[in-house]
Amino acid sequence: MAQTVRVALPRPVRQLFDYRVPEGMDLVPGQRIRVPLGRQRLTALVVELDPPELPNVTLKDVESPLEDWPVLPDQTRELLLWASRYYQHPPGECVFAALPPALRRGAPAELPAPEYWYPATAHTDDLSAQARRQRELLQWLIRYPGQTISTIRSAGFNRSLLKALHERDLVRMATGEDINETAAPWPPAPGVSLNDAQHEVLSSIEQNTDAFQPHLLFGITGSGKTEVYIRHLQQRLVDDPEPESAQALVLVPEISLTPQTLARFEQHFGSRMAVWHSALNATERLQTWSRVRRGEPLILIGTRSAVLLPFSRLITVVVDEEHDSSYKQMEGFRYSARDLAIYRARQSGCPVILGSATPSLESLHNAGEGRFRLHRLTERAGSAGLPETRLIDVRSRPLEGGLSRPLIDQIETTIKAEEQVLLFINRRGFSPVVMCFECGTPIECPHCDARLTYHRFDNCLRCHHCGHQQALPRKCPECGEEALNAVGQGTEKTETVLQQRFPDTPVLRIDRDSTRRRGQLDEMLKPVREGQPCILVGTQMLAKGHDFPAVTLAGILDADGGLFSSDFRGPEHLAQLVMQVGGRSGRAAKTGRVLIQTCQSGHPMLNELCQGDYLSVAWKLLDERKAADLPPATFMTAFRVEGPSMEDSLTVLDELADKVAATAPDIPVLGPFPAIIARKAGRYRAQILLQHQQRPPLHRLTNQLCQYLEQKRLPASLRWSVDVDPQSLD
DNA sequence: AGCACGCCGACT
DNA sequence: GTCGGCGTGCTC
Ligand SMILES: [Zn+2]
Ligand SMILES: [Zn+2]
Repeated sequence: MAQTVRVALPRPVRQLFDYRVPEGMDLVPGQRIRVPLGRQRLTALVVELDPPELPNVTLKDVESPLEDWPVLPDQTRELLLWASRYYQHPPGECVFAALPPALRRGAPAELPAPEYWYPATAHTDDLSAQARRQRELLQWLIRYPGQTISTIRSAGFNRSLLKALHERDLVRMATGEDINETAAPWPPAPGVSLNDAQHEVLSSIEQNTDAFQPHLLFGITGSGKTEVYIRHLQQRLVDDPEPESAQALVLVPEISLTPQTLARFEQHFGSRMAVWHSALNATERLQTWSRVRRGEPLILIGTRSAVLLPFSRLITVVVDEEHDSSYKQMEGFRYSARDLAIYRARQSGCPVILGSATPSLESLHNAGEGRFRLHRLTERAGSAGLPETRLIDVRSRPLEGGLSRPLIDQIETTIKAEEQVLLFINRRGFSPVVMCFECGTPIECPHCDARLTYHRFDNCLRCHHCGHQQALPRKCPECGEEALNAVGQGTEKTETVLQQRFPDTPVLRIDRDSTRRRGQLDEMLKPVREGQPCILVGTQMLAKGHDFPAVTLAGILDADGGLFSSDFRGPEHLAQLVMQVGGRSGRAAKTGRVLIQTCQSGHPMLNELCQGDYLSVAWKLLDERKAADLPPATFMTAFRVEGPSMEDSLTVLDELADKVAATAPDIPVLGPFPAIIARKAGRYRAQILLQHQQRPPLHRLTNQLCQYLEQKRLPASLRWSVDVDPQSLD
């Protein structure tokens, strides 16, 4: 029996706390306990028994255990503590992020098992002709057995219909404990049929499934990655000696976890499927969490935070659209669900499949280094041919709302043919580079060959490499014309210009705000689905997850913003956008066209992109990153500060930069610089970037700086944060 | 994050 | 005199 315990507390402090265990109390790691802290009483989670003694600290007593079993299994707890160290986030916040809010507050973890409903008959003949809704519900349950009351409700039925069927003994209920017998279909439903390429990939993955092995599945849009995932999951279940305790995790981006996606998996795995996403209510969250914790043999499909669920025995992990930015948490505990998924697979000694039509350079780098195995699916099922992708050179062309004459003409032709148009603009603060629209030259730093970044905040150009700062020149240093302008300007007017030019065609602006509420986006996209001619204007986000079969023309208004972005991932994201757009438009009989506006029509990457070969473009971009010592060839950490004035924010970061220069002179510091969107909600934001070839020294330095900042206690008006492996540098 | 302690201004 | 503002510091 332990004398003392080390615990995580739900407090934003980068440390753990120790307590004395009273006589006769038996504690295990992962258990929740009640402890005193100062004058408060808190729910804590045990992370270590009998830790090394702390000098000069008198320990307080543990008050009481909340249950006599660990709410977090060993593997999940280890994952969270590792992530806490890796991402330099307070351990208590990481650990408690993995508990449903009710359990964080200390609610009992014993839960009534959820109730699952099954048909008690194979047909609907016994129902009277009048009972139309009951019949529909019964038919639905026959097709999708094993539903809970909440899934029944979300399918549009209600409790009284269910009760009526129950009274006639046409349906029956089972609790979680019986799930193994009732889990349908088992053995798995007849497999999806695979083509030769899919078979080859599958058998190559199956060669070595008893050990940890990451697989990168490069599959162009429409090549059937999902079928491979499904067959792989079936195979893993069939091969497992104990399928009744086997769990699997499928991560998907926020936007693509639709009822259709779920239905597709349910077709094959029935009630083994469970869902996890941000729209679940507290009860659903707690129930699903508990099912996972109880070790039910689930295949869990979910978004980012699903990777933190308390799985006890994972037999495989899938990360779909692995390049998707929504896998990285952008505030608080800034973890990458993709990277944690790989860590989990390593813990579980199982395979992990990362799939994408446009793999991240991080994953390609891992494949290139032999850490991931690369598989390809390059055949597009179905009839639609590859889209035709062309560049429009907009040098010395007048732009109207960011639109060139040739693009407007093409839009007109498309609308007249009763087809749809998709236009991509860059998001706010995306392209802070100043370029000459006469000769296409971006303004470069006089001291290095880096491009200067335009900061609207003070109307200055800065070099993020050497710190050089200058005013905006009047004339182009290259050709002398007064044609300098920030790239991507005028896109606020795109919508208005289009509306004036095409008054009879709906122009739909889709942005972050319009997706905020679920369903609202669906409503807006109604004319799109119905296939009536319309023009959609939106950011990169539009290219994710949605298929637009009636769209035959896609336009990228400002490729230069991506090419010359201050974020070194700009070109990668541009290449992904072009491929995703091409893959999603013109699915049906019509072949789509993609038009890219640029001042760099001779740019090798853009031209190669038009050939549709993502991998070959991506390998070249990766070489450029290596040559420039940028991730994934090196490692990066960002420190950000926000405060009531830019001066205050920069001062803190200056101090931090000095500290780096003093303690780790071999680690280069970029910045401090005002953030591209320098002012947000009346607060001024700035950042520095630290970079190094090796992770351990950078990690040590990051850790020192965090400790320094934490014990320094900045005034409450200043807030700082650290971002390990930052994914967006704006 | 809480929550106390502490040290100055305007209220009964 | 003392109620209460929130700046600073600590929590095993
Ligand atoms: Zn420079
Ligand atoms: Zn010029």
